[in-house]
Amino acid sequence: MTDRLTLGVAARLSTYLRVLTQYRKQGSESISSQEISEYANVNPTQVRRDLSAFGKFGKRGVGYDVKSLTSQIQGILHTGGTHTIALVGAGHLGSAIATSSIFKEHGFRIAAAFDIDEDKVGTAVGDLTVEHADGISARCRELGVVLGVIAVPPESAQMAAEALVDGGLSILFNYTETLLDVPEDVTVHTINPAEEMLYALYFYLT
Amino acid sequence: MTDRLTLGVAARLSTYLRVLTQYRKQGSESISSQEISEYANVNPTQVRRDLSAFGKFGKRGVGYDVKSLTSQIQGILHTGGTHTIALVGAGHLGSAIATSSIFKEHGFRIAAAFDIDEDKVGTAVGDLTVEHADGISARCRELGVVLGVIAVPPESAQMAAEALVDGGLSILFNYTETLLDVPEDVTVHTINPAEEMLYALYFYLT
DNA sequence: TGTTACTTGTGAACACTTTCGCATAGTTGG
DNA sequence: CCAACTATGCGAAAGTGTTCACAAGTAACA
Repeated sequence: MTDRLTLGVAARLSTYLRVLTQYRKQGSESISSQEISEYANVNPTQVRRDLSAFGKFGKRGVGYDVKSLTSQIQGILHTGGTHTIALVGAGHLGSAIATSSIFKEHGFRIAAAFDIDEDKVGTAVGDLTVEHADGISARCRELGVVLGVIAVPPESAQMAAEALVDGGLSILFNYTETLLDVPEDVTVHTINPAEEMLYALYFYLT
Repeated sequence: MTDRLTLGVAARLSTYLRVLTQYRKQGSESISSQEISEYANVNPTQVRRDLSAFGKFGKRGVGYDVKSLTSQIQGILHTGGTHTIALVGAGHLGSAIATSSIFKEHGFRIAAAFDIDEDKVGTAVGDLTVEHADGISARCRELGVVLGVIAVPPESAQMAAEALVDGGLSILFNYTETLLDVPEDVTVHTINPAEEMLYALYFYLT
């Protein structure tokens, strides 16, 4: 518990959390490691092992209480509080991100949306008003943003990254295929849907 | 080489492929394991180990030839041909997916886009014309689609999944948070941007 | 040609992850 | 209250993945 989670465990716990959140919406109060494992595409033993490393959350013969297990995992991942996001790019992808309820459910709040296109500035995406990209750095500092999401056309991605870094951020999520050059202390997580398809398909071909 | 790749290796090779594709666009002809590793967020030894398992692609003292390494990895992942995708949902997320160049670059072709909203049917997304969701099953069979992408509101996701499964598909990419119930032989890959944020953030908190 | 700097490829050690098998505990129904 | 069933938690074994350290090959340049 005082030890740091490994990447694998942290990733799987996040998946379990998503499954639990949805499961609760469907009205179920109890869930077995078997059920979690089916939705998470892992082995049931793996689920039990992951959870038992932090305490005995389950009841033998019954399963896990959805509500309390949810809180337990949130505690382990430190997802109690709210994390503030800045979104750069108010196109289709940006809008999709801004209007998704997923973030809200997991403790993320999109605090501001930016675009370089004057026509988009002042319009609404989700419950935000698009601000001009010139203000990125200043507004990020002002709002205490910890995480930046880049959802702009590939050719503007580097510029967006630099503005966010200027604003004091050190965690960027890049939804473009562009390779971003950033200072060493900044981490870039690249989200590329095609990439996952590529290796997922490998397991079905031949 | 006759052995099957493990998930980890396949995932990393896909990442390297993305890095190489972008690197080539920037005009560079040669790349070192060090450079690949920086963009892919892994250890340089890991990169060399991954690649050397399939042959000696590099030149000592120099690095790897971007063009030929690209083909080699494409060969390993069987990404020569074109894979056909059906997209369900023509909202913001669907449009973002349809207009992204990422898929084209990696051998994916979106063959058809569907929506249940009569107002969207007949309109254009990317270079496709939106078709009515009623036709999903029939059109999937007709077009030989292998992979379905679900980008609809959460409450319609299960319906979309069923239509795609009816159309003979067994690989679904689910961009909603909904837990999909599908036959055993169907694999669901859930893509949840918030999930990755969740566990990425863990490593910065505390 | 000799020297220096660079970078791959890999043996070996280490560390981590996954899975099996089963004892243990809770639940249900007669 | 007992028997049958279900599902967790965990020791131990097996299986993978990662990293170190360095020999060997390449290039550039004086």
